[in-house]
Amino acid sequence: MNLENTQVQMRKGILEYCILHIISRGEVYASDMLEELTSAKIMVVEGTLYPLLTRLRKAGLVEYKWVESTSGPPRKYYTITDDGKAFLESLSTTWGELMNSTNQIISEKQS
Amino acid sequence: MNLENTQVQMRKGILEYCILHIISRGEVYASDMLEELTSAKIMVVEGTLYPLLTRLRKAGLVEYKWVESTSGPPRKYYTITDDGKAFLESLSTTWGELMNSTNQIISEKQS
DNA sequence: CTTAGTACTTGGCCATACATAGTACTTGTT
DNA sequence: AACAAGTACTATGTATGGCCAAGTACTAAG
Repeated sequence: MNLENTQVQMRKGILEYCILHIISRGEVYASDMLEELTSAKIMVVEGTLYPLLTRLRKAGLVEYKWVESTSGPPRKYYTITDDGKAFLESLSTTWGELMNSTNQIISEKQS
Repeated sequence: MNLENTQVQMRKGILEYCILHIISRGEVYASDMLEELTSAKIMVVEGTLYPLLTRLRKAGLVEYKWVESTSGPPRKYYTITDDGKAFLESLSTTWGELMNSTNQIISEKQS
């Protein structure tokens, strides 16, 4: 029951929402996403991101195409699908409700 | 990859935060908590709440005392400990940061 | 005594984040 | 050509927490 562990738990599911949102804004590959997440202070490692992307693809929420790179191996550039857009909408609602509910609880004064 | 599942994942850790916060406001027992969570639209079942309370107790973040009831079996009334208060402070920070980070991501426009 | 309601307990399941190690391709240096 | 370094992606195993479902124990009402 240490803090670090709870922090990990707290962002479960939210990562999926963030990634899907980033992809919805245009073609990106994994390192782009890592950069954006890091700049938003959401620390993520490769071992977390890649399996997540695989899950999203298997679920038909995103697609990718190989694009050759001038500095290294080819990259998978991801785009969101129509199903992905619909799912993202639902996630937005879910996240909004969760924020509302939580903030309602924690803003309650001593009874 | 259905919505329900993601909703479950999204609230991991957050429930712990909410419960601890509710207990910090004064003596309560499980049904009080369930009622408050439900009124905030956070649906929780017994099988989730009781193990969570046990974890919090084992971690020394909350204590309880038995109080007899006039309408049924005795109840465990929970109170927060000093350690619990400190932990709650940290969770507040964590939750605030998570909200900021997520909202930063999802408010980003198309690039 | 039986039934219903309340309060709490327990065991097993599942999905996700993570650590870690490994594969494959390209570029630059010797 | 051989090697090291950097980049991009893959695979395996672990731990945690929320949840379902079944079960125990106590009280009050019929």
